[in-house]
Amino acid sequence: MDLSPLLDSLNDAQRQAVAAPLKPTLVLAGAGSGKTRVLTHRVAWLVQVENVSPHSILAVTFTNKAAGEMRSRIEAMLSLPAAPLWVGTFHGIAHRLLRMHWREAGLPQAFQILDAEDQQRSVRKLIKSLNLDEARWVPKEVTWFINAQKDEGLRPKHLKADGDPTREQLIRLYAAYQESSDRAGVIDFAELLLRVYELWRDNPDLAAHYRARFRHVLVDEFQDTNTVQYKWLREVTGSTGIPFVVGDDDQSIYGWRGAKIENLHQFRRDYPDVQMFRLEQNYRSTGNILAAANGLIAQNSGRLGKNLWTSGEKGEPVRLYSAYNERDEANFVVERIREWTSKGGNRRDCAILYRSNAQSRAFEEAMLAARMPYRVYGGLRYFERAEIKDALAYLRLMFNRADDASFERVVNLPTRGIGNKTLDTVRDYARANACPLWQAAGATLTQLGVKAGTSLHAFLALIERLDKETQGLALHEQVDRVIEQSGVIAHHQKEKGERGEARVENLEELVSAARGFDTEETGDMSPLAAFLSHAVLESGEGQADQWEDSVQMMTLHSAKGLEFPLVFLCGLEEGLFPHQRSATDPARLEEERRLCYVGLTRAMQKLYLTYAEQRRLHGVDSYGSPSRFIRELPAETLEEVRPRIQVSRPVFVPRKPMMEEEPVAGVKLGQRVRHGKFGDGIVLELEGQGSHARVHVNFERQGAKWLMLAYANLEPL
DNA sequence: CGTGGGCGGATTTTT
DNA sequence: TCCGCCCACG
Repeated sequence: MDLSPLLDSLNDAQRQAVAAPLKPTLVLAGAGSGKTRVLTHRVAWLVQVENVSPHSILAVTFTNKAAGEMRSRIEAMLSLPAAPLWVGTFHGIAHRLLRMHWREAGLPQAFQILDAEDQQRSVRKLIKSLNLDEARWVPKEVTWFINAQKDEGLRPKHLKADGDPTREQLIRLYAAYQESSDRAGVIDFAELLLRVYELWRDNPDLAAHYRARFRHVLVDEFQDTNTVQYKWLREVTGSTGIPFVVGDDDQSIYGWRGAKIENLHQFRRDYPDVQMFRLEQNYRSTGNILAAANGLIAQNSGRLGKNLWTSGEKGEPVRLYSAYNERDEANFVVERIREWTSKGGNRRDCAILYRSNAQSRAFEEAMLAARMPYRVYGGLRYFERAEIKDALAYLRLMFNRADDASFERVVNLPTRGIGNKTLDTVRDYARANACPLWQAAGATLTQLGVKAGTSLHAFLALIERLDKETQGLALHEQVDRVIEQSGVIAHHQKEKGERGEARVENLEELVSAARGFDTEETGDMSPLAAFLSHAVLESGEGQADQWEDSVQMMTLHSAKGLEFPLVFLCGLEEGLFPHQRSATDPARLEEERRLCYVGLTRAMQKLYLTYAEQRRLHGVDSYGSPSRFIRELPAETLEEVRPRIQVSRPVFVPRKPMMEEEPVAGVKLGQRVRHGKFGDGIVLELEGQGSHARVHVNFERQGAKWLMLAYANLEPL
């Protein structure tokens, strides 16, 4: 067999990992070192060289995007459909297994998946129904607690309060939440994983079957696995399976949601014969960028150890800009991007990265003002929009009458005269009889007033009728019928303004989505059931203009796995990054440092770091000092950027003694000035120091504006 | 039943 | 500052 296409394009370390003996394998893959290549080539190697049947390969990732990428790359390499091979996210695979083995897993066949919002809603309802104080038992925190236990693989019965009354109550809430979820036949995301783990643990025959089948289990981003995912891996590999895991301890940034970096260490202990490979050659960034990143991450303790290197150029130094405030910071970035595009660069190759979403605002405003197309990642995804969830709730209720969350969501949407009082009666009955709201509604009809009773009856009849009438219809016709007859479309059509229009469009898009939904591979699930699960598990990016050439803006977390020729890492201030809430705990501080490392290693050619001396956050101005991460970068990789024009600052606050200042001729209070875009105006105020001086000008036509003196190019008149 | 104003809370996010 | 939630009022 000619192996050249498989190994030729790989470097030494990659080749060794790909062609490694069939033993438990850990690949430590640095940022930009070709991790995905190694994974996909390994699959091809197993199939083509080791004659492993694709049937016995299970490849797991965290995101749908990664799974899709892996699947298509594998298909391309094997030049055959990867269908027999299981490639998917942890949650996707868990879902598939539970659909097949719902009985053994103790689930109703029609079980539905609860997304994060549904889950929190359900917890809140529970807290209310138990008459607990919502201020003391914050739904968000309670949900957090429940998920954290599930991520650890723990059920209420495993938990001990140890005399802590708060904990005791939380455990009770967990148990109550689980009971109500079970009754409704819904499972949340964490439950998907936990159920599969328990499924295997409690059904040795089933576990044995899958162990025999999936001899090869490949895991991507292994540093992000949580406890239950790791237990899951242990279950499925047993003593015979061969795990091949790829990860980077330096890029572990999800500890706060249960990811266990220790799983990397644990893996080496649990699989005695483990072979380890390091991918350290980086194909992404310039030498300087790597040197900066290496220098930073070296400050962390307990690393498995890794040093990225490149055979490429050293490149430009990393540039550091100290902004006066967040607007100055944004303008600086806009200017640099202008420069980039004026030299022929694409906007889509520029990324603005920040620690928290709130920071996007200043950048958006600056982009808007500069008429520069941009795209912010991390907005609401398509299937998470309220109107879409409403429509889906109808469908879910039709599919599963016991789905209380969906019942609550749509029973009075659009309003049909079923108020809180009516619902309370129904809820009380449901609680007393431990039955679904649907059933309770039917049973309480007679106890209700004529008006409420009629309305509620009409609602029940509507669902029944929709269910009956849409049987046998194509999926998209079902969806169409439902949004039509339920009145949701009409409801939003009545809504005034663009918002209503957008919602109607979204709903129409749902019909198209249903039309385009591939019902081929749904197995024995009904197309509707498959579509509903799909909607929850893959909530969809849903950004129409993603192909427009636009500047990319996102948090550092969502930037993981991406790369850009030009990167701005912004808001490098103490308290913001590292974040205040991580500052006191050394472990969390190290995670922040890894986050910074992830940010630095996104950059291919040019990297700018910025911070603001003054920042308005949540309506209050605060003065931060430069992030410690800046100090931790090797000085020789850094260069401070100075604005083109040096301006005077009040002598009594000499903040930057190194800088040479010269007053800008002619710009003083009351001075008439001319601006290229805004026309003529009068200087009202001057403020700020050094390069950050700003000037407040009252323009005759455009009104008063604050400008950065350094960029304004004002002409004295 | 629907809306407007007051209140509190505001890392990070995938599934 | 801004958003989402709750409650009170019309």
